[in-house]
Amino acid sequence: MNSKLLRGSLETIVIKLLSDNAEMYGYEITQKVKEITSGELKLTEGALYPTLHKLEGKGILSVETKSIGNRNRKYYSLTKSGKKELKQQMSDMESYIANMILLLNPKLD
Amino acid sequence: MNSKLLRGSLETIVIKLLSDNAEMYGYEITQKVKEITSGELKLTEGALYPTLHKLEGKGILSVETKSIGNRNRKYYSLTKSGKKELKQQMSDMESYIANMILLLNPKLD
DNA sequence: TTGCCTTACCTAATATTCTTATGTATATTT
DNA sequence: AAATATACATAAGAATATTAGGTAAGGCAA
Repeated sequence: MNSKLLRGSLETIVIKLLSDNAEMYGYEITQKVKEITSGELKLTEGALYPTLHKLEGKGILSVETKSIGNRNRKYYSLTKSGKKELKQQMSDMESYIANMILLLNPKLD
Repeated sequence: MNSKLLRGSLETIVIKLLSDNAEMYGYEITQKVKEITSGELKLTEGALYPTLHKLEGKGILSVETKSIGNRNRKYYSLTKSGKKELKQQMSDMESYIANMILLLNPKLD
């Protein structure tokens, strides 16, 4: 169903969404991606949560746990170093897409 | 140097080049990619050759060994099944790029 | 003619990233 | 009451790539 679609861009997606939104929690990220892509792209939790932990460990994200009623959400936001990382990853993604367009000449509606 | 750039698209690149060229050998593919992307993208042989063997094993490519002087080249070409595979992979790549554009809003010159 | 770079193939060990399969627990809808 | 949605998490395995090696022939320059 989800055919080889993430291609190493999960980190970039997370960082970009957090640059647009100030703070988000994991589940919210999965829903946002589904919404933006009209359900075409679904993040698996098995990929997302380890990535969030990794980015936190690297100092790219910071976390704050909030209690909503009886539940806990972990809100992530971009650190200063995360904003630098965003620039780098966006630039990588842009040249990747540019190269794919050169090589594959795909139809982009 | 080569920052996370292939992203699962090596197969698609190989198949697309072979749909444009009728037959190519491995080393030629590495040079063609370097040429088209102005040196930005370099296929590593450790990735390319196993992929060629895998695609051959799946019946997507066929091989013919040719002797050039004292050397051997292995020329690959797309099979009928390979042409079907091309359509599928191009379609996957197109929706991947479309989704990345939606999610990341990248600058594409 | 020796040494270096290019051409041309290859594999093995390791790293990275993802899917699939679970598990826990609360909240909401049917 | 049961099923679905929300919300977090980890572990085993697959897929894909990098890095690092190896073999050998061809061409070119010192």
